[in-house]
Amino acid sequence: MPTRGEDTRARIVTASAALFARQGYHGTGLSELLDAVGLGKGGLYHHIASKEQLLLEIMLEPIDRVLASSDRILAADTDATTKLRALGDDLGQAMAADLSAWTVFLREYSALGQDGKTQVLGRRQAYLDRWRRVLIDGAASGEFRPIDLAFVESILGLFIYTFVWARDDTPAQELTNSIMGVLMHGICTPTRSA
Amino acid sequence: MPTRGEDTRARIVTASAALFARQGYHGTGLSELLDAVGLGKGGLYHHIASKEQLLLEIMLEPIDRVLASSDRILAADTDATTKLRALGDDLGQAMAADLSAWTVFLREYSALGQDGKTQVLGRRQAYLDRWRRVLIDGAASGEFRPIDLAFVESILGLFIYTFVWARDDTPAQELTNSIMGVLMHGICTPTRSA
DNA sequence: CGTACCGGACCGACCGGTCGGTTGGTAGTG
DNA sequence: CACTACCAACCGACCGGTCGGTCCGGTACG
Repeated sequence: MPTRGEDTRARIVTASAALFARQGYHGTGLSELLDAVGLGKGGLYHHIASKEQLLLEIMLEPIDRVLASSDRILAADTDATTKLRALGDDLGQAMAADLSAWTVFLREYSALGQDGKTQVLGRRQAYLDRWRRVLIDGAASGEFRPIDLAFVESILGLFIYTFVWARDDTPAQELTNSIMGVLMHGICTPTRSA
Repeated sequence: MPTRGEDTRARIVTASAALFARQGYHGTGLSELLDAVGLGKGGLYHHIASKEQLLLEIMLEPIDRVLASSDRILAADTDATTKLRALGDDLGQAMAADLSAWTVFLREYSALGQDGKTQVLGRRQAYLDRWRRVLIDGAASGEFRPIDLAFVESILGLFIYTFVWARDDTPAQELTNSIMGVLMHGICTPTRSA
């Protein structure tokens, strides 16, 4: 029973994300993909358009996920401090759930074609805009110190890099706490940060 | 006059760092290197042992630089707060000075052989130990809140990712200030952070 | 029977690396 | 000084292998 339908496609995406994360996109040959998925070339190319399109798909999936959940967080009727915390927790959780894809997201941007770069860049900007908004709102309400907004660019790196390099035995929640601990203290006004 | 001596070798390292940063290690062919350096294959391989050894050299150079300067900073007779600030400034300066090599450092770890991975990992650990030490000393002297030491793993990512993704027109000092601003507030005890 | 699915022979381009050979500058010798 | 010996620097044809991708002939399920 050769697992029909979308099932196969999901297997392809998962397996190649793992391979790309471990060996890099250009460092992973078709033949390795084939072995990992258990298909021949024809079978693989029945499901995907090209190796590069596959890479793009891998990179868009995780960023789209946090993009969606960040919208939900922003929409809630809570103060900026709570939202900031939620944004961080959500990001940590997303990375732990799909570390391979995030690793690829961190490392393989340059392997994308011009088209893919534009798309990824757009999503990235959109996501960082969510953080920016919370930072601005929090500063306006007095919850946060006036933060240099350039710092927002750093947040993604702060998370991705940490998760990618963490020993696998460290629980995701612990990493997130460690990061958010410094972040909250660094951003909130002294009276609130205690 | 065909530029003799070590000169050529330096040109090779610089040029390939730039190429690897832009297109990735596996994404850069020998022929592109050849064009960039202005050599034939034989000429190139007269100077280097292999493409991979070249990659290792590119990645070791920047980390060795900050490793050395961090030793000087640690040796100084100053308080932990000053050292932390100095560590950050030095790192930012190093990255701005050699952004291509740092970009490769961020992205191409997986392209290294087992041997190279070990070397890079060792340097990375050694460098992070410098930060760890300052954090511990500062906590002991009461300058810093007791920080989760796992956070140290995040610091490199905080810097590299920011510098690699920054629009080129942002001055390095500004990026460093933005990062260190949050970092110092996040780490120092409230009475000192104001 | 149609059609979704798949294997594998096959393609040209390009990969990193080797090798035999040329060249131009320099040091040694009488 | 002339002459030789030597060698770092360099070239580019060439190597076997692998790359991503195409295509065609099945096969088996609905």
